This record gives sequence, structure tokens and C-alpha cells, in this order.
Amino acid sequence: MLWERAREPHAHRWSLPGGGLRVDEDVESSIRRQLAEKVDVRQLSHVEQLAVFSAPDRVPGPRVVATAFLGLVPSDVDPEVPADTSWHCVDKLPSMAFDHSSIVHRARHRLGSKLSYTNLGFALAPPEFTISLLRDHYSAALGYRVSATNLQRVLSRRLLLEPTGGTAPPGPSGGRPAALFRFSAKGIKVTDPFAVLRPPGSGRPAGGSGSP
Amino acid sequence: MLWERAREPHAHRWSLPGGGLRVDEDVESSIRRQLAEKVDVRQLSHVEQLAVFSAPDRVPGPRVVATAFLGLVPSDVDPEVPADTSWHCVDKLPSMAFDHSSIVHRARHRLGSKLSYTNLGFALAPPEFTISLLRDHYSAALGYRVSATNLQRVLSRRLLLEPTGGTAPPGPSGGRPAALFRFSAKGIKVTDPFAVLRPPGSGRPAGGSGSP
DNA sequence: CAGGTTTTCGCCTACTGGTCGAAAACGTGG
DNA sequence: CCACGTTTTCGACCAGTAGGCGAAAACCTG
Repeated sequence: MLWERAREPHAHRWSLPGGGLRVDEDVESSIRRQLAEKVDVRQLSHVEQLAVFSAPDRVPGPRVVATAFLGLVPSDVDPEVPADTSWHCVDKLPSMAFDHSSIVHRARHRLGSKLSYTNLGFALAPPEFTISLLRDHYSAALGYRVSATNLQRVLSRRLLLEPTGGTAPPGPSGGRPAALFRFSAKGIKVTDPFAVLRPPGSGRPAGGSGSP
Repeated sequence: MLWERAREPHAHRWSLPGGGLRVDEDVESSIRRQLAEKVDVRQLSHVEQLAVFSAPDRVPGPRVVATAFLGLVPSDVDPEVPADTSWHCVDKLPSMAFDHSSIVHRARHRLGSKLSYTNLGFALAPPEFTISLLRDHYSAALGYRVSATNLQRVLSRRLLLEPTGGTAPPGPSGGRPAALFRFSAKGIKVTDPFAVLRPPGSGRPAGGSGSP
């Protein structure tokens, strides 16, 4: 989501929403406040620090140190934005002000990476979703097609998918109605990475009961 | 590596090395300069931004925004440090100044997580190392025993271990001399995460050449 | 009700990680 | 100098995991 600058420098170019840090707030409170004030985006499903951008010449004039954030909004919410603000596809970005273009690319890379070793993908979807919708979000964020079959099995084995019992109506061209799921967070967060080298003794959840 | 504060506030308590940002440097240059100036630590095998700590009351007086870094030094280098500086085990930390204790815990958690989905473990070892040494580093950082057999096979299958041909002399109690390896970086960095949900068609690295 | 569409499920295969035990290579003590 | 303990290395086995079909289910349109 970008905001078209009205004033110099870089007037009429697109920039990321943000602003100065007040003395009585930390950086996360600040970005949440600014999003709420300026563009009315409050329903963030995930917010994390991306990186500090601090090159001395990143903006004209005195140096400005910026803490960039990665924020995700579920795909079903479409917040009202002011006239000078609009959503852009990360594959077709306009010319951007300052170093904001590199910030966006860094965020895109972070999201793609985290999809592989965390469950952050659920933050992209509404509270109830179909596997196809989740697959589309994964595909868009990763940049390649992922199989719905495989995605469902992988997430199911991790006990992350909980069927709601309901179904979503099929599209205009028909098709079997898709089952609805919700994220089954059994004490875990979407940001928790799953280990690859595990502690010993955690390989076999349940041995064959009794004697073979 | 901690530094004992001489002045108030928090005099005589331990704190992380660091200092103010100059106008002509970015934050990474700054922390590298300060480490080089104050404690003569130059041989960092890995440096990454950890997080921004910006709570308004994190230090007495005017608010100070700090960009914390995670820096790794290979286990074979032992840089000379001034009298007021010394290394501490993260399991036995002294009382620390400001919010530096939470910064260290955050760094520890980050390192443990990244060992699971990147090859950052190689940054802990010297350029040439034995599997046992690498296992000890993994065990220390993760907090549980990892098997040398498994570690070697996992890393070998990822084509990350390149034997140097040399061997390390056995310890005082004998034992077979251990083979030496180096990190085989074929165009990859230790920070690159390995994907879990892979792009299609990448399952089989090398098909059987010809007809078996 | 026939045909097209989308989702879901089961099966098969390949790969990956955990565990175990044997063998190799070394030092030490009798 | 040879038996013994120690440490590393390697192979084998097993279970769990992911990718790739293809069939079946469930829906819409004409």
C-alpha cells in the first residue's frame, strides 16, 4: 500500500506510509498509530520489524534513520484508503521515493522466506478459508505454483488445519464446494519456526503398541 | 561479550558494547567501528540486525532508540579485550544494565532458530573444522545434544561439507583422528534459508543418467 | 441428464532425519 | 607389543514427510 507524496522532495512519487517517532511511543506503536491515522488500516494480522535503513544519503538533507516494518492484512479486509493512497501489486511497482523500493523488495523476500519455515501464511487468509484460497496466497507470495493437495496434507499433518464444518459456495463455473478451515493454533503462533534438526527422542510420536 | 560500565547510570553493571551513531555512517558500519575501536573485535563471521529497541523508558532520561545486532565470531578466534570487557556464557549472565538482558535473550533465541533453517552454524566454526566441533557448537547453541552421525549426513546431503583431506590430531585420551572439513559454499550464503515447500519439479536433484 | 469444473481423497514413490551398531584408527597401560 | 578404552566414521534400518498423479465426489450450466 503506497501513498503519493504531495510535497518535495520526490513530489508525486509513491512512498511507503510512515512518519516520525513520538517521544512517548515505541516504533511498533508508532507505525500502528500512523497506519490507523493516515490510511485507516487497523486490522493487521501480523506486524514485524523488517530492518533499519540508515544510509547517510538515503534522504536529502539531514540523515533520517527509518525502522521498516512488514505488515500483513488478511485478504478479505479491504480498508478504505484516502484518495492519495492505493494498493499496488509488488510485481508492478511504480517509481518510488527515496529507498522505499528496496524496502519493499526486502519485505517481499522476507515474506517469501518466512512462508517456508513458519506458518505465517495463515496471516494472509481470513479467519475461515478454503485450501484453494490458501494455495493462491502461497503461490502469489512465493512466486510459483504450489499444489493444493500437498499443501493440505502438509498443514494437516502439522495439526494446523481445523475444519469448521461449513463449505464455501462454488464459483460461477461450478465445481465441488470447498470445505472451510480455520487455523488451529494449539498454543503456537504463526511466527514460530518448526525445527529441522530436532532434539533426540522426538522422532517417533507413537511406537507400535504391544508386541509385533 | 559484555563491558562493565564505569559511569552512572547503572555503574558497575554489565552492558552490551555499542554507542552513538555518527552522521556519516549507517548502523552496521557503526557497530563494526565500535567493536573494532573499543574491544578490537574485527573477525566477525556474521553480523545481522536483531531488532530495534525503542521503549520510551528503556533508559533513564531522554529516550534512546537502539538498533541491536547479532554478531558471531568463529570459535577459534579469541580477540584481546580490554580490562573492563570479558566474555560471558549466555547461561550464566550477570545482572545487566538497561534492557540489555532481554536483548541477549532475543539474540540467543534468534541464533537457535536460525540454526534450524539456515546454515548459520558454519559461522560459529573455524574455516576448517571437524564434525565433532561442529556438533558441539550446534549442541551448545540449541541447548540439546545433536548426533554427529546425523549432522554429518544431513549437511553432506545438502552438499555443504567439503573434506580438506587433512585430519585433526586426537585428544589426550586417544581416539581416531577426525577428518577436517570446510564449508562448501557453492554460491550460497550461510544465511540462505532452505525451502520446505519447494517449487514443483525440484524433488529429484539428479535423475539416473541414461537408462538404468 | 450429459458434459465441464473444482475440490477432495487415496495411493505410490522418493527423500529426509533419527537411531543403532559395527568397524576403523588412535593412545595408553600392563 | 598386545589387549583395552576412546573417538570417529560408515553402513543399515526404519519412520516420517513431501511431491505427483489419478480417481472419485460434488457442484453448475445447457
